[in-house]
Amino acid sequence: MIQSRKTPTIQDVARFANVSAATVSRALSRPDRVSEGTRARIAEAIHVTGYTLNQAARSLRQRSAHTILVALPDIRNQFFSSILDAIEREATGRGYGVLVANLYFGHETARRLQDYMLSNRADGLLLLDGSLNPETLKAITLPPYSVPLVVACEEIPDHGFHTVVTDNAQAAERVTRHLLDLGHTRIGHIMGPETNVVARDRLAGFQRTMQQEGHPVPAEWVFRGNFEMASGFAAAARFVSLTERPTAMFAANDESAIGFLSGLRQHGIECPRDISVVSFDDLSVAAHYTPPLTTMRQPRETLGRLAAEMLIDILEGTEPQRGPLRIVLNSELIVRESTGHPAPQSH
Amino acid sequence: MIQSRKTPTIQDVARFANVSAATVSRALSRPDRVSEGTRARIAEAIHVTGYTLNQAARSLRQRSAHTILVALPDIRNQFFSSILDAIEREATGRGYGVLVANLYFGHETARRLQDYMLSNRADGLLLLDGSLNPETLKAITLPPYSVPLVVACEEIPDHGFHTVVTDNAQAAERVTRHLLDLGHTRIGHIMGPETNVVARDRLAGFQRTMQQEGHPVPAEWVFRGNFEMASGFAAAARFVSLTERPTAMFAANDESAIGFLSGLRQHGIECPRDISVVSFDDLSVAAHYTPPLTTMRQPRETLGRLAAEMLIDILEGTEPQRGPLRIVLNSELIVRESTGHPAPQSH
DNA sequence: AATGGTTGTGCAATCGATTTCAGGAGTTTC
DNA sequence: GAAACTCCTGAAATCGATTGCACAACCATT
Repeated sequence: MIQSRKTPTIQDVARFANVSAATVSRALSRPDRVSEGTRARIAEAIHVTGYTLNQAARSLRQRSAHTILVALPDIRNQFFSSILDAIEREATGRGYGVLVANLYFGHETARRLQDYMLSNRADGLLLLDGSLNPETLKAITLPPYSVPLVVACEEIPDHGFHTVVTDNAQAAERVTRHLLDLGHTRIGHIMGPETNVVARDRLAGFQRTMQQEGHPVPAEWVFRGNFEMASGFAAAARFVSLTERPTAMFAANDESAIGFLSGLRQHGIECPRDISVVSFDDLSVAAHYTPPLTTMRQPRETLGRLAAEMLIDILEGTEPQRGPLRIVLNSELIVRESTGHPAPQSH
Repeated sequence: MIQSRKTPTIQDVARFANVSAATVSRALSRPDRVSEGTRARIAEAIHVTGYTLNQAARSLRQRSAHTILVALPDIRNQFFSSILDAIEREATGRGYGVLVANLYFGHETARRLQDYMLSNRADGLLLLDGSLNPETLKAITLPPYSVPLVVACEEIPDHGFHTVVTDNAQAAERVTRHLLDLGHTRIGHIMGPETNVVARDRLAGFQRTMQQEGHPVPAEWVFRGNFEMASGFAAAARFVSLTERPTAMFAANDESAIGFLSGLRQHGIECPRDISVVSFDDLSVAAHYTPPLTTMRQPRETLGRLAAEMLIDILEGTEPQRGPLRIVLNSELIVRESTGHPAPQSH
């Protein structure tokens, strides 16, 4: 068979260039340690043989896969996928591969991540999900495992992991003040999942602000939700059955706002005529929804990029950090048409 | 240092269980080749030592990374990310890792993919982008490289790659007939990128059907686009400047339909009152847009799952296939409120 | 001319699992 | 009771790159 040409190894290159494999390896990793002449011969040899590095061999020897693992709760969600996009760009730019793991609810997650990390497939873990058991995470980040970990998006409080997040409570406060400034005092909320830190922070920031401003929020104006459109849609049904209704709603994210608005529309309630709605994320559809949504834009690209940067810095860092790194980014309120002054006749 | 405990290797397990490393390896890969008793001792030893397999070592020896590479044009797009989700599930279920590579326009793509594949990081390539140079692809799929490749979503015609696709031309025909059946005869189109096979197929299916039914489409009713909302939005501006307007539009995907509708709204044109719009994909927002969109649902999950299945089957298959595999899936028209009969006064 | 330093290169060990080959123990067949 | 089999196991080679150590060649210093 002619096809029995194996893929060329570093040995083949060495033979061709009349040097040892060691020299080829050095020519690739630290060209300055090799003389001009041999470097040129090796370059030529690599070109002729069509050599490409065998990553498995390198990983085995160097005990590092030049790969990071990104674990996220739902890759279908544009919020996460655009962060993943930014991570991928940064990682690729620095020569790292990106493995993805989707963490469907609970599904023996910790075990899976542990296997991944401990099997030398990935050098570090970038976690976009705050719902994992902190103790399990703690276990794999400490010796003897010492898995490098950066938590992004969703904080895991009080455990000293490296993090890149936005200040959700503060952003929620700004969202709330935006509604208050427009003249709303009766404001409700559509929650994210109760177990989710981000959702809790947004709710907390909202409630605290309303309290401070003398408009404590009745419990029946706070609707359960899970960040999905269906939950916003369901909230609309409960909304219309209220005897006394808020004039504005703060939805935990764009998706639940969209579901909510589409539900309201079935009951003839129009936004912003009858109600104002503000949410979080500024997904691409937000600007083109009917009405265009007022929303808190999270710096998704920056967040992903910085998180990847941080993790790779840690991986390549010579000295260990003192204390956990922590970056808090600011969100930006994008005012569009879904918020306005409360309708005068309402109430 | 106490922490000098290395991560345990198969040797450690072997020592602990009083067998050789070979036996441990066999116990893991083919338990039936090992006696009941030793199997139990080894299981115990693995548990006690906390052993996890070193994938790099295995990959080196087996010349396979148990990983596939998914290359896609834009991971932020829900259309692709939900396919990726399905791929990830299938791959994980079969013990494969998933590397992602985002192919920003052109960006020395071929070279990057080649490096990836030839460096033993991944065993096979799952390509969700039909815009790559077929010759380059051909080169890496043939000996001596012989990279296993499955092309999904976007076909690369006439090159004999394994594919999983939907029949876009036929689906476009059904979409068109839906509008015709409602009584529309003046129908326009918002195109996807002209270089994109899928976009071309949809346009072709549309034009052919209109032709057949005796309503050839004037050139000025076919708007350029690129699958993004902004391009739909821009199309709306050109639409309103037409002296004679279509009563219905077929948008190449949901995003461009959404952009288009949001553009029209600024000019006081309402859907479905003044115009019908139908599109492709059934993204999650389609059901909750205002109005809810009539759209051709692509079986994204199935497509992703089957593509991953096909690739992994090929990777694990003992005998080579005769001829390329090819799966064509059907799409399903979801009729919602964005399409209706043409307004009588229009014209 | 002897010493010390720098540079460039090769040898050989190493990373951790898999797999071929061989052989011992036990069982069946004629 | 020998031959043929099966079953289980271990020794050792192997995958392909990296890297510590050794050393030769060359230069500079005294």
